[in-house]
Amino acid sequence: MSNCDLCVVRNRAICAALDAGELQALNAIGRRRNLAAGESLMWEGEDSVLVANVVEGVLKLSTGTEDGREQIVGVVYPSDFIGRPFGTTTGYGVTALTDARVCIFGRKDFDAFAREHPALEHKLLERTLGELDRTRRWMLLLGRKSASEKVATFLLEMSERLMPMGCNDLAEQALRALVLPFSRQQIADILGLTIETVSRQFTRLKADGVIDLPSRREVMILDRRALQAEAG
Amino acid sequence: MSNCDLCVVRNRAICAALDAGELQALNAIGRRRNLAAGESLMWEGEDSVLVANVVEGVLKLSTGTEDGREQIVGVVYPSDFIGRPFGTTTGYGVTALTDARVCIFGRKDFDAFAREHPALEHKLLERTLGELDRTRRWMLLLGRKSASEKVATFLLEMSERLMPMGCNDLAEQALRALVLPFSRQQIADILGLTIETVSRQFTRLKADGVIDLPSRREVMILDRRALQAEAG
DNA sequence: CGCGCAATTTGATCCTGATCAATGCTGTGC
DNA sequence: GCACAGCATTGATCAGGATCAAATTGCGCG
Repeated sequence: MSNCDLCVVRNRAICAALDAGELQALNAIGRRRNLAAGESLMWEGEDSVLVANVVEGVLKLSTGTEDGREQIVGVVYPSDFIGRPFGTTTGYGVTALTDARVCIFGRKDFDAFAREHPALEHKLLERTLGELDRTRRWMLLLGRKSASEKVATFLLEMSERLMPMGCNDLAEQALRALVLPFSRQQIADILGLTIETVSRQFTRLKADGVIDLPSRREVMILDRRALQAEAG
Repeated sequence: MSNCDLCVVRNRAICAALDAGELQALNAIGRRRNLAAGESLMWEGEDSVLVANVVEGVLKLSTGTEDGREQIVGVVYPSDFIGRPFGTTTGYGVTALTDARVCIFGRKDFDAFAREHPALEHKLLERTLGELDRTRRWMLLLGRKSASEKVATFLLEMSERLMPMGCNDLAEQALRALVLPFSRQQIADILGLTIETVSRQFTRLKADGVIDLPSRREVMILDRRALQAEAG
């Protein structure tokens, strides 16, 4: 029996394009892997040997300069696809931010399988187009927004992305604290800021009564309207 | 007879995935359109009604904020694909920077055609993955690089992108002046800087003997090594 | 050829966010 | 319950790039 039958992302990941038999064939060339928070799955500039689906957890995609500056270029969640199919090198590192579970494939095996399953390639195309749109929108933030706009935009984006699915109850949303999977440094690396600037913006938003900060990793949005105004 | 037989991008655009008969079918649902420099093909936030291939010319993809700040999120050249297939809205405006010729399709027509031609979807997937890689690399520049690093990186990127193809002769490259398809303001919008900062960086590089500026739109790279060092 | 406009360059000043430095908090292991 | 390590906050100062303001250049056009 294939693991896939029980897989929580079976119907949301690109695997949703496949029927039971095809899924079994894909399963045969892949395997599960657990990652501890902080562990890396691939490194920037490395040959593209693996691709993967995220089953559980949150991972970052990041690039850096020689002298150690880092920019997080993407964050992936369960059902998202990782890696560079049909290419020789991986342009960014992939590191788990929380403990994570992924379903990995040899890149060449996956390429060959995908080329024989157009429905799978189609799902991957839709996902990639969506990711490109999201990434381009983020460029406006990096290139043109001020620190306060960046932080406000970030919090709003997080409140959408981290909402456990099926939880669309607004009252509940209002009460729930976001639990960020990021340290302050990582938030800075997402926004193109320093840790100090991020910290100061958080403190200011709290003082203004826009958010509350119950603990280091939690944020409660008290005044969404104000955040939206500040996000520009 | 189909226009496509004479098309200069026939073998480089996604059309290369199709045989003569398929190409004729695709041609039947598309048409050529000429754009004058400055003319827009689509607008940010608009319904996704069109997609297109670039036949000739250079176009920018851009987003902006309410208050008029702009960020160029992509630049497309002949054989590149434009627009958002399989989606409802276009996330950015598309505007010709030079006079241009494009081959446009109704988005829904194109979607339907693509779904029936996996080889075309595959080409589109490869192109989209490549574009995503390029875009992510640009995020490092926007988020983490200084003005001088940004300008140096830009000039190097341009010297690669604008090289007419088949012209790999290094001696010739060294002598040739790049003719930028961008105004200073557009360069600023690509790099997330102001026009004044871009101008000052250009002036400084010229004073340092790294580049020469024969005219407003031309740049000669005199010391590629120095530029590479500065690009970080 | 010279006029007029827009793009670019140059200059002076300001301000946001970076940097440097110190202090405070929190969760962990003993 | 306490000490320690790693994060995070807070404070003081600095600097890179933005902003505001002029001068200059180049170019299309009569």
